[in-house]
Amino acid sequence: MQEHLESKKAEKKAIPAAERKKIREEEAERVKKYTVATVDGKEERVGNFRIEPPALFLGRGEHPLMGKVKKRIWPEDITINIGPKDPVPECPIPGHKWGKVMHNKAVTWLAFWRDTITNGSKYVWLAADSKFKTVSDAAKFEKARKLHKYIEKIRKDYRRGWKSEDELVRQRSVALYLIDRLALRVGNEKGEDEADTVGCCSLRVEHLTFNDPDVVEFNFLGKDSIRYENSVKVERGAYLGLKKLAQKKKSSDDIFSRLTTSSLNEYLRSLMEGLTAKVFRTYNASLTLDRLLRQGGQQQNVNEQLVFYNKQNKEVAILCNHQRSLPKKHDEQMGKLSVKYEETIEWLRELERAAKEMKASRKDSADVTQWVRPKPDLKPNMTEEQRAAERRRASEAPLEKVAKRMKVDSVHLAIARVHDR
DNA sequence: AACCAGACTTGGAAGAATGTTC
DNA sequence: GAACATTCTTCCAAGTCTGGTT
Repeated sequence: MQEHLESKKAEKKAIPAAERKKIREEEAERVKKYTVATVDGKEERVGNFRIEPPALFLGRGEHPLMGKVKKRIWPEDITINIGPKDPVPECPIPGHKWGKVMHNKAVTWLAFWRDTITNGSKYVWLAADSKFKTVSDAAKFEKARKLHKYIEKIRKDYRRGWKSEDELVRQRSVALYLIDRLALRVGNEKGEDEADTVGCCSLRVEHLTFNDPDVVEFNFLGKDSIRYENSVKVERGAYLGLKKLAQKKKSSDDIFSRLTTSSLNEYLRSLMEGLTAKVFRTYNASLTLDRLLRQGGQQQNVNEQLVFYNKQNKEVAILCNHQRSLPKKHDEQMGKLSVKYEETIEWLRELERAAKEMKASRKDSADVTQWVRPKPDLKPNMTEEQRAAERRRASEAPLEKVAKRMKVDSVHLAIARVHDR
């Protein structure tokens, strides 16, 4: 199977760029009628207009269903959602027809099917630049801005709650502190058929370690089985409250045993209209980025500004525990870079030595030796494989010594060029 | 109040496209 | 102009959250 895929890949790679572009354009033309939808009289781009193909299910982390067959979805499995007077889109597979056509204007999806692995719902939606998506995205940030007006009151409230006699209030107040302070996700219950990951409300005793003074160590698998590992000095009241909640419980017990995500959100709604746990993530990420960007120097050039922005944005990623695994070839690439770096430094030393020598002897040229990579010897009659082999040979061959006489001007030019890099 | 279905957002991986370098 | 690096796009699993049902 792998061989087959490899050869397909190679076949594709062999197509010249111009032809590949043409193929791409033809394909875009062919699918055009599926990529645009008319919504309230306006044309909108459709997001995922292709049905997910059959495949082996590949969950993330230790997923109980990993490797199960995700079956092919046929038109009969699909429900189409269109305006009551609109013509039903033609089914693209001959001999088949849509499972159902409905007219639900209370939802934003265009088509629906059931996932054969999870039995969950899968939808075809409009693209991110559609009205539906952009309006709701804007509303999300507006809600976060609104939270800014309530946050002091909410913080005061949960600090008071840490000392409450009512255990539910205590649990809720400590949990909310963690969501606010550490930007944790709310952490809904998960089923047997899913990877064992947690968020705030589903934290277990085993995920925490208490260190003095007032330091809590967090170590758990969050969304996408990405590890959250953080040692934080927390406020005294929260520390004591949390420690108390963990006491007399087994390591596999829930810390917030009486708290549910629904009750937490219900409570939040009583504090501010539309407030839910995830708003705190948006709020704190946005506020943090805003604060960090304000610390920037004003007179930087565009390049420096970009570096600065990326640096501050990375801080926000750390807050939200966003992590990307290193690309597969990262080590290799770093190795190459450091080899290149060493070679450049060596060349610089040689040039500087020559410059010094010329200055001392007052001559206008000097002998220099440079170590260069041999060029591949490519002949016009070579096959693609032979060329590749020759290139590989050249890149792996030892460096060649080249001795030459350089004029003083070219030595200085070469030095400047190295510094430019 | 526990449970579940449904709808929608979030976010990382992989692949495709594009840019850069030798 | 190939090879390599970087950026953009697509894909889809995995979350959040609401509202209905038992």
